[in-house]
Amino acid sequence: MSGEKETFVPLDPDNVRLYVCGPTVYDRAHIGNARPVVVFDVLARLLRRRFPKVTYVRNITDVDDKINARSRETGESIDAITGRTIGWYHEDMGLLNALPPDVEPRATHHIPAMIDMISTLIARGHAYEAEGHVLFSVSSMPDYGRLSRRSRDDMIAGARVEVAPYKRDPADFVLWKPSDETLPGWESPWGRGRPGWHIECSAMSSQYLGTSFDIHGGGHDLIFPHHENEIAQSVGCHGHGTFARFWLHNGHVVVDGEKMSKSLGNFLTVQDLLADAPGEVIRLALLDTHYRQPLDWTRERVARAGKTLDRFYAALERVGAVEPSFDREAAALGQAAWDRLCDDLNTPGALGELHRMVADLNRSEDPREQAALKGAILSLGGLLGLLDKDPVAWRQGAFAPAAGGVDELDAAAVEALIEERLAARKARNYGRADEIRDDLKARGIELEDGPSGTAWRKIA
RNA sequence: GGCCGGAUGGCAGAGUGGUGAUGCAGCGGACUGCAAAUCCGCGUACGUCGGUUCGAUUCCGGCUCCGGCCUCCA
Repeated sequence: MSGEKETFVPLDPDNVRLYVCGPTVYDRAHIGNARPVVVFDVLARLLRRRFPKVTYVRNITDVDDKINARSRETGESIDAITGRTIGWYHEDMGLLNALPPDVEPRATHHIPAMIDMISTLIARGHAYEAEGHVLFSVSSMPDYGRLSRRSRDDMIAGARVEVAPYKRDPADFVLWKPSDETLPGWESPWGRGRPGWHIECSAMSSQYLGTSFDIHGGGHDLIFPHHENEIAQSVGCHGHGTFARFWLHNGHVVVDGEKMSKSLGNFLTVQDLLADAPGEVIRLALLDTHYRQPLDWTRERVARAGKTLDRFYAALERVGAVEPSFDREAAALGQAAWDRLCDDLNTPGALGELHRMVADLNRSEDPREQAALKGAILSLGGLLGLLDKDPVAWRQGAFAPAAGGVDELDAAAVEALIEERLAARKARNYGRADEIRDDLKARGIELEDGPSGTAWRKIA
């Protein structure tokens, strides 16, 4: 709220409470939707390791005019659209290694709570009814604009939408609006209608986390008006000093330096990306920039993340037979990375430490040191949601999307060619040996001769 | 116009009042039949102009440029 980094102290150390704004479900999730999910997933993992219990709530907005519009365009029912989109969302986020939140409330399942809240706001003089609408009276909240650092004059000067005539004040916003028979609606003291966009988060956060909780997250663009309005509603209803105490906002994703838009044709869905790279690569690419910074999504970024994971997994494979240790020594090795994450979720800084540990592991010949480094690396991986796969399977492309244009070779065929090449090398027939290697490479398989034999790697 | 961010080596990207981020790319070396992987070595990077300071990329101010938001938006 101060706009500065502050030391985090939870309200209740035995139950840290986190709320993040989730998706409006009318279409496939795009890379911009994925960033907050991955970022706040890391935050939740970090908090879980630090505190005994964390309650993470991420809502689903399933009543919204964009959904209504989609239904009108396609003729498909709203339930069908939202149900299918939620399924896609869960699938996509799972492939990005994001753990599900503890509670994922749907707006349409909480309409009575919203109506209660709106009634309270009216009773307290923070809201009024006008022409079937219920509006929040911004002038009743002196602190309005504090989060977004905006004065009332700024908001009026900046208004570029025609002000509805029933508003007492141009800055007032809708809590409830009337629905005709073609639109989804619920009975209420103000007639059949549907909630405004902001009230669901106020109602659901207080239901699952209490009127005051620790952290509220979401995209940078939600600061105004969405989060400003959530604060106004919740504080208006529950009193001064309530609602979220710490706010985290992630920066936007742009694609090749340009804002994503359908007209530019650079609108990237998570599905599009998963067709080119494993989910873990997408995840690493998202974590390679600090969450508050804007992130420019490029092919190079994805390629770099892929190389990085290959390197990490190769280091783990080298010590595949070593049992990782998670003792004090391992914790000490991982301390620097832990400190980075605890300092405003500095994932790029933590990844730098991870690179350092991986280099140390590659260099290490001491089994005891290897065990500690392996433990520290896996432990940090668990915090970042990375490195949970089998290194050999990773190398052989078990998690790679089927690469178009590359011959499908089964492992047995590759092994047979490796055997043949080995024989050729023994006979000093290097021409034939190199021919096999080049041929495999052309088919997407790269060979690596090591002290313990020849390994093959699937390349993109 | 208002508000909020940002400007770091070829690229990506942290951070710091005084030595090293880290990665990718590049160059040289070790290893290898040759490669690949790995390891070792190699870069006077902090937009600009002032101020504070023994010392500023880091703090303060001006300027330039870039981006976001200003009731659709993750």
